[in-house]
Amino acid sequence: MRMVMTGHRVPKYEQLRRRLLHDIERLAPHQPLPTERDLALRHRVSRATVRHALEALVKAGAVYRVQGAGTFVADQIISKSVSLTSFTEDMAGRGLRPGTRVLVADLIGARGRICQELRLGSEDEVVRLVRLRLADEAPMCLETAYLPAARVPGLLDHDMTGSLYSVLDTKYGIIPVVADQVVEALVLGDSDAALLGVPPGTAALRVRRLATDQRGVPVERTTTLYRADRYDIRFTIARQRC
Amino acid sequence: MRMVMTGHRVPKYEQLRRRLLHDIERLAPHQPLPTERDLALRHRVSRATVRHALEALVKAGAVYRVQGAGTFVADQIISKSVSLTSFTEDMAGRGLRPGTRVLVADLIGARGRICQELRLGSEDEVVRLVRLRLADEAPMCLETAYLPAARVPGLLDHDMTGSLYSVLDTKYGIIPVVADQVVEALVLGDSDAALLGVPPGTAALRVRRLATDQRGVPVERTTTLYRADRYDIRFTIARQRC
DNA sequence: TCTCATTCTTGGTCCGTACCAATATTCAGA
DNA sequence: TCTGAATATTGGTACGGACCAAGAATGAGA
Repeated sequence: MRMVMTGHRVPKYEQLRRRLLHDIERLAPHQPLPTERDLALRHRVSRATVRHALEALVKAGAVYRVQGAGTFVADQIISKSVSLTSFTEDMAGRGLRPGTRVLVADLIGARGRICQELRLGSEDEVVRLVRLRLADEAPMCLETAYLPAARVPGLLDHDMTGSLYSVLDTKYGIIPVVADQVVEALVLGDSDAALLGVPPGTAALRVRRLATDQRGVPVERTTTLYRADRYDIRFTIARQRC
Repeated sequence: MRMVMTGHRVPKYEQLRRRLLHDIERLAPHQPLPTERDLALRHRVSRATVRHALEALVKAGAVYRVQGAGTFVADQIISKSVSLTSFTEDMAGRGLRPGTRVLVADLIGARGRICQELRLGSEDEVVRLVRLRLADEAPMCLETAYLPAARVPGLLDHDMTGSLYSVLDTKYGIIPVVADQVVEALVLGDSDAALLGVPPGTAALRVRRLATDQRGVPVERTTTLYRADRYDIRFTIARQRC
């Protein structure tokens, strides 16, 4: 018996980060935070811990630092990088009620690109899952997911109308942590348009995603077709040094 | 006279990062790196410095760490987050030769959304720059950029067929560091299609970008219409903790 | 041979100190 | 009053030490 029981001890720098984020919210942009040495004294921690907390805030885009001058509240806390989320989480974030109609749920042989991207042999099988995802009752996107059957035995016995990621986590301990995405635009064909409830010839966003676990092992290959009139992708990018 | 003369002293952790990245390239995925204490001894630095270097590599997706086990080479070094780049840099990265046809370059009054997003008053003026960008001689996208005229006096006197970001940097000391982007799909109208050299009714990617400098002050508002048959957007996303 | 508790290894957190580099401030001199 | 050098402040880098927590390896016992 292996108890996970993650004690979830919260480190000091994380506690400090939250407190600072809370303080920041009632500060105007470009206003200076206390100096690092100040914060260390005030919160009874070392300067290293303060820097650790601030680094997280800088990464999140909440503050910016200027050497010799100080640390300041950033202009726009709104800016958030896209994170790897399930459709269910994504819709919740947009304030929409998610729904699902399962169109296909079966086991097939791995072939071609799918086989290659999931690093499977030609003998291996994959779970195929085609679902029409709804937002506030109306079609939002058409999702086709492939997963290595060996890693998710009995997946199709579970309820597939909810969050796939939730099932992967609770039933199999699989947590996708990173994903490569390719975003394209295309014009919908007749059948896809019909399923999505829009006229043929309408535009759509196609997102191809290959999600992997912490080890870098592929766990999910999904292609999603979003209605262009209902969906967009927002993210913040930064200039790369070097 | 204020000499910038950035001595560009390279910190130890940065030197170490480069050396490690070099070593990693000849290692297979999932192979372990030496332990942090090992690396510290071997390179005659403190463990803190080693961790600083490794953190950068983790952030770049080159390695991953497992507490209690070690640090390992990540599976796919290819995966790179999209970074804020100019069209010129973007095309260079894809191995294409960039070109430009300037369609409009003028000074107009700020109005509506542009005015609001660039945080300008209704009296202020903006530089408008509409350019057809080519890749290997063929149209790739249609770019419409707006910049606060006050921050870039005499911009239109410069050559606008090259990289705008390069001019901003060298002539005005402006370096956009972060940008919020919104990506949508749409069907091209007749005039845009004609400019891009594709049949009307074709799909396109529309990217709206608001770029800001380090202070969080907006410096550039651009809408770009990409040919869907020649362009896609690739990026890596990670699961957000908390 | 297998299981499970123990021990070891490894990354994660935290402290205190010291000095460097860029910016802001002060103040003497023109 | 203004200019420019000297000084103080602030974030950036670096060290060394200590202990914690999670995974890996070991070894005793069933």
